[in-house]
Amino acid sequence: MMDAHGSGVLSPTRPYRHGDLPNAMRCAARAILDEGGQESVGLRETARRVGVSATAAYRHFASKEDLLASVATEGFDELRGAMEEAGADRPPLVSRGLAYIDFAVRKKGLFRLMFGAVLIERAKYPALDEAAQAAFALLKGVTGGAAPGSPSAVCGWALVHGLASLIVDGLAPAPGADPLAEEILVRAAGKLAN
Amino acid sequence: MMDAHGSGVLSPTRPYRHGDLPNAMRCAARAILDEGGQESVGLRETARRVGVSATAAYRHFASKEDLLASVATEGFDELRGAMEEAGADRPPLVSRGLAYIDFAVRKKGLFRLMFGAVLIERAKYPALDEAAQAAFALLKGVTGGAAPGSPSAVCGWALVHGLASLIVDGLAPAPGADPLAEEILVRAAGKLAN
DNA sequence: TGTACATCAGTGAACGCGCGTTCACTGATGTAC
DNA sequence: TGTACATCAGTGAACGCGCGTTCACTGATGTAC
Repeated sequence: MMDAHGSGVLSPTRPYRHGDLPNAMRCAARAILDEGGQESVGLRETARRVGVSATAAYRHFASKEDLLASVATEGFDELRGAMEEAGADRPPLVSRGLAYIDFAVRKKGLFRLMFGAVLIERAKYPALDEAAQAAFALLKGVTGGAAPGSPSAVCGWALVHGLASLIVDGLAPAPGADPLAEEILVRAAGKLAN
Repeated sequence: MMDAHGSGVLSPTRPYRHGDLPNAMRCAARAILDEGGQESVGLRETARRVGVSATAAYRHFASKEDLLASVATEGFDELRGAMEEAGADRPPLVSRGLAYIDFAVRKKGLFRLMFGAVLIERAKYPALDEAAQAAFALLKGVTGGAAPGSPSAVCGWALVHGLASLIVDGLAPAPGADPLAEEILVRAAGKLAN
């Protein structure tokens, strides 16, 4: 099985109180997502991985959907972080766009959850919506300094998101293996800037 | 309930042989998808809608996944058709792009299935893959007459697909209600053309 | 410092459910002679 | 034209499964006095 330490998994010496079950649950749920089991991520399976009874999860999450929303929120925070850390030596459409795409490729399952059909009603989870908007804000307006919501502001975001989606779905080659995405962004940055 | 005629639903006078159960199944599955029940589309529920035993489906589809692949194939055929019918009075990025987006908005559930995580292994379904490639071919190369697979060929496709995805996810306003998508495409067509 | 008690994070058993799929079958349809 | 028969599209019952959630509970932790 797994090592008992380091990931919140049950151990013979594990104290009665887990310590940070919410985080351990999110962590395990993401592991399931990354294994491709988009559909098999659920409360029971997640709790099982953590080594805890399914019921224990309800001390920290109101429902399965609540857990997933929590995971997605974490994802948007990380997506924003990745874009913030992107270097400033290139046009932001390129640097942030590549960070966005890299995030999607490295965390396909999480990316799918964040934009998938499961969490359509974002309004039910204010923290999720806030995290998402904060991440999006870094990509909107990346094309020129246009007002948010304007055509040129949304254009860069749509291009990057489209590239990420196609790559995640295996319809376009991933950067690293193939420079296609990067070339597209570089060219677009040049043409859309003016 | 529903009218017994016109949609393959069970009727008192329905003959023993359904006539076109495969089509009726696809049709019912799409109805479920459009009601937002991305996750609730399955063999049993679909058969129930058609008014047929769950087992009957296995005369025509090898599995649930096979049914979904069949539905998605139909979807790609229709997506291609919609783009083919788009007028030639505007740049193809605009006309075909709007047709693509319009399809996605009108058939959200189907669009999600076509690009979702359920049917990742497209290679298992040659007909599905073929239909998808045929549809994509109409969007690739829409930006300039570049070689398929080249950066500028994929760029337009990515932009359109990204817009469609954001709109379906409620992150950008749908055309009709808001001219944003159209404006983006018109501007991009101008800038990316040269 | 010790004790009573409220709080809180766990537990296992159970609920009802719907799923995908297989089985042995039935009865209508089409075809060969 | 009639009949025997193979084929084919349905049927209901059953399989085992895992799910989300609720229940009554247990036992550790922290706090007030």
